[in-house]
Amino acid sequence: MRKGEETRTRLLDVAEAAVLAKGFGATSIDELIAETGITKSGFFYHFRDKNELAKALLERYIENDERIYDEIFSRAHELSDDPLQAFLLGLKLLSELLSDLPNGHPGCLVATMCTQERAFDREIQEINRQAALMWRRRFGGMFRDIMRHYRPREALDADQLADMVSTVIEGGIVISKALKEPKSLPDQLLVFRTFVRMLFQPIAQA
Amino acid sequence: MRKGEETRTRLLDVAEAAVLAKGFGATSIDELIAETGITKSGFFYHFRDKNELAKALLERYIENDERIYDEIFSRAHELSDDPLQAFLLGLKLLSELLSDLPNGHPGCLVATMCTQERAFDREIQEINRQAALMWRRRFGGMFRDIMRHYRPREALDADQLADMVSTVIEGGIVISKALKEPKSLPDQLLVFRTFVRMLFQPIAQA
DNA sequence: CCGCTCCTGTACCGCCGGTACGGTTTTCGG
DNA sequence: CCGAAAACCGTACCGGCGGTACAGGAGCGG
Repeated sequence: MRKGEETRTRLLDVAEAAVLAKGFGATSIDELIAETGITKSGFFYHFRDKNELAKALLERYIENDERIYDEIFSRAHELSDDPLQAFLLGLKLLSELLSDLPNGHPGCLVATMCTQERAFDREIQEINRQAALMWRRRFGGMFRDIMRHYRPREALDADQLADMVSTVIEGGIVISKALKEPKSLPDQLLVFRTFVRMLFQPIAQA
Repeated sequence: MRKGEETRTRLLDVAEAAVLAKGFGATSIDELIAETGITKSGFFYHFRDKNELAKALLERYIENDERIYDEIFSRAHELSDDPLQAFLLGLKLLSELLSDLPNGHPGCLVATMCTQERAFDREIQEINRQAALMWRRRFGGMFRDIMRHYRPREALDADQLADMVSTVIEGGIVISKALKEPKSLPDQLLVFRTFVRMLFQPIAQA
């Protein structure tokens, strides 16, 4: 029982790295079981088929993603009571965290699953959609909180601003990978941060 | 000669739609030749292997992409001599163009190739990188032009701003697909447009 | 009529995802 | 410590897919 979980986790670890590096289709089961030190029967004991592996992979990835966001932004809110300052600090912390990844961001499984790889079944698409909606709720809440304290220089929708966070991260990952410049992603986040700061900065009185 | 080109083009058309819909790995050669009305031998007459198909697909996609940007922004520069206004107009035109796609943006092959799908060979990765660099040059030039006429409210690097255009587009495509909301992508572009306008807006004198 | 482009047809290979199923070891609660 | 469930192993097999190897043919310009 305990052992089962452990093997499953190891399988998922190996699979996640391979999928992010080469894509889902290019990752063979034979390859995964070889590296995990398991047999094919063992694999199919844990996962009904490859699609279920994808599902488990995605769910675990999203969970971990949420955990990281929770940590960073709760940390930021500890450091500042002001919602705007806390958000800006969170972006900064996130950017720094991304800068410290030596080989750049390994890639987002949500993007992997939705941008590519077979017509994944409805279930996975729905998980993906829920993930994007969670991001929207998370950051949307922050922006609404900020808007209660600051008057934006331009009228912008809180949900659209929230989506912009996800957009910059997902797009930054793509551009960073295409350019082979790991620094691009954290840089893009900081540019976005500047935009947000500018948006809510009180207009200077002459 | 003429006939060969025509068949090749038809193959690429079919392949592009399939790849953007299901991913490269999930698109089988058998499927492509069935829809094109050609035999397997015929396919391998045009392309040495699947990787060469990917290369041709990508090159054609990027060419077309550049053509669209050329059209939109040359159009915008006809309508306004001011570099800032022309750029803002271009973003607006682009956003409208994206809004008019009934099923949303079909996906970007650059993202498809770099985010996923097998360890594509160096050649394809290099094509991808060049595409991203072209985008940077294109938009970077526009931002530098703008900066000669307008003083930005915050000091931001022109190349990073240029990358932000690509980032928002690529990220917007991902988020739009994940959310299954085609409108997200054009909306995100407009939010970015607002940021750019705000960045270069002269500070109002009280 | 030659030769080139642009294919068709057939046969075959190895990898991969997946199924089936019987057997074996490991683990843990009672 | 025992028994049952959990967690595998081994083997054999299937069809689909990417890819190879040729042999040959239709159509067309020179």
